[in-house]
Amino acid sequence: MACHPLQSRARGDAVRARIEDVAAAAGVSMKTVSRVFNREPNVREETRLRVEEAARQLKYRPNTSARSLAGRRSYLVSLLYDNPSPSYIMEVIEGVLTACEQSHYGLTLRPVDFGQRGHVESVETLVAQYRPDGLILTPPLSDDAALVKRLRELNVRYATISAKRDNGGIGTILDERAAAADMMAHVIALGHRRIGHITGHRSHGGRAWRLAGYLDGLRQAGIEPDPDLVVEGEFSFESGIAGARQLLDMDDPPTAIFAANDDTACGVLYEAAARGLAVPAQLSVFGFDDTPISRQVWPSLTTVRQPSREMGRIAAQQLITAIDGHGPAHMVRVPYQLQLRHSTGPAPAR
Amino acid sequence: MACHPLQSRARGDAVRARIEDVAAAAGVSMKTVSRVFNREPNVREETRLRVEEAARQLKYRPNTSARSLAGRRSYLVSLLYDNPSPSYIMEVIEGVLTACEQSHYGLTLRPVDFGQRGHVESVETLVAQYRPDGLILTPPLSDDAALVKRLRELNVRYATISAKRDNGGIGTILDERAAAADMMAHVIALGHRRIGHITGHRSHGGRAWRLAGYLDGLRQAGIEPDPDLVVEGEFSFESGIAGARQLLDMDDPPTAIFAANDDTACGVLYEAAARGLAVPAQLSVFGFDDTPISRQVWPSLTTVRQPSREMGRIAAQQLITAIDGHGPAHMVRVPYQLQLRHSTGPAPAR
DNA sequence: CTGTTAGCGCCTTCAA
DNA sequence: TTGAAGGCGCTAACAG
Repeated sequence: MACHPLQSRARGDAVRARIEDVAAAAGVSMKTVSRVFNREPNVREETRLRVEEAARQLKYRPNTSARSLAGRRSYLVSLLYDNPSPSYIMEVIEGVLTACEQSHYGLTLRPVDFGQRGHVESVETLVAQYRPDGLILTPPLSDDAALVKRLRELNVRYATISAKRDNGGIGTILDERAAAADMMAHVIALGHRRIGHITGHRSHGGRAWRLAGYLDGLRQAGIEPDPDLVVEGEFSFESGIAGARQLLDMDDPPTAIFAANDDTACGVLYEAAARGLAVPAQLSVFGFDDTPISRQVWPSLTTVRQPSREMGRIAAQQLITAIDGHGPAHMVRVPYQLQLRHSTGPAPAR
Repeated sequence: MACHPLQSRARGDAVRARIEDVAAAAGVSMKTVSRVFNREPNVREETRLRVEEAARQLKYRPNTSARSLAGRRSYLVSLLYDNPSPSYIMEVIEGVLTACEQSHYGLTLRPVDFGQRGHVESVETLVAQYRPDGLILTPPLSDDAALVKRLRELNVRYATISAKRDNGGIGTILDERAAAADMMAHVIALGHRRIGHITGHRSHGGRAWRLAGYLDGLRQAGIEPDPDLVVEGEFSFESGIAGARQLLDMDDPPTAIFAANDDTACGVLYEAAARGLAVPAQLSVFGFDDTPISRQVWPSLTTVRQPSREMGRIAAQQLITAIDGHGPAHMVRVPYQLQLRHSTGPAPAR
């Protein structure tokens, strides 16, 4: 019995159907409609269909605020990031949004200044204000010990993307070490023996795995690693330029450079071009991540493809599964792929 | 009269104060607390202070869902985009977030498939579900007539970023035509006379202004535009390659190419490199937008800087001003800037 | 399998 | 300038 005739709620814009209206149209109670929409058990198939049809007719959309208030949960997931690269984050966002929409969850974004002093507190503020039902951490936040510790204390659920190790948490992870080693094997097969590496930032979990994979690759080929060929970087274009300078200025420079990510690799390409070094004829370069830029430079970049969108989608999915209690959630391992493009080639004759 | 003692709501984590608790602590009614928090008039200064003190003591944070439900507003702003470029969107997002946080508004994202059939309906769903108090449209959505028409009908407030024309709406806009003309003047001053243009996508408002600026630049220098020098593009890397091929294959190829955005310009650089054409010695290239990629290619790209972050911030600010009714909101014109880098140089001797 | 009842925490209306 | 009552649209807990 709608005690508030629809007309009274119209305000020039289209009238909004409520759960009550759907219930009336389908000849069931509000609760049954609620069950259908929340995929709860204990609804006869026939009833479900009737409700769904009525909802469609009335263009019913559950009101998020009311749901949150009554259900004591926000139906909100927060993505925390510290901008490693905008295109990476945008890809992750797309994946997360896909999962969120399927499960009728909303997404909020939270840029976090990892380096900054009050960064954990800023997350606490977010939690206090929006009460997200869960958080998704992207690198380097996935390995932020202080943050994770506090989230545990606050009893806030979270999923991680590309955390350093599979801590029994939930989210997605990729075997970066094996990927880097595979890529090394490929380049070594092209005849390269002196291969330089520009590392990632120290605070970033990826750094260690990529470096380890670099060393694995060399050792597996029986090549003794030369510490001089490993230079510090920080996942940035600028550090790629600096690293390339350092490596190329050596008396016995490498014939190939493994940059810890694509931005860094672009810096290497830049420096090579500035020196008139032909890539890949005189120098091979390869990166990691397969961000769009790797296809938009010349020569296009050989790199490791991470399925970032998929990783975002799966991480969100696992998180929501955990929140809703629909079965157990896991740390899902996703596959990588070598993208062989034009920046790598046979080692130059000596 | 808390009929539900605080303890019963605790669930391992900190207890949450309600407006009722604050009212009791301050010795006033709920409504008075509400007035203080919403900055409504009719509260004595002394009372306000008492309430604020009580709120601080109890660490009171208004419950967003309850506010939204009762107040029929969501304190939410939605950003609609169709991914022209991830880095562009991320910059806009950062600006929007800044403004939102200042005004205690939340942000939701909505990727929209502009080309797709049901795209307007997908926005309606968003509106029905989350009831955002306002929308922010980025290009090419800012010029989506069907969408804008529907929003008007639904009486949904929105701000536009870089709309084709200043329709008396609110948001931010930049004089792309003048910017393009200025850039042309710069290149013409370098001695170029035959300058090609690869346009943007037809559905995108920026296309027309940039093309107009290109023609303005030529005419102001007394150069008769050659229609063959204008080729169709679509703001993508691939269309830059295709456009460059078309232009460079001409009998009398241009000595400079104006690409309608940076991605397109990268395609031109790619094609030039593939042909062994030296940039800028043999060919000058320039783009538009100043996305990060323009600094990460070699040679770095001469382009027009749009203050995307600022545009996001201001658009959100204007929108929120309109929502809250705190004074009039406007269409704010922001300045552009020429970024002269290494992809442009003197015209080659004939 | 389905329905009823009683709020979730806040704002709106109207009275004081 | 302040307060009391009622309801926003939905779900939880319990009953059938």
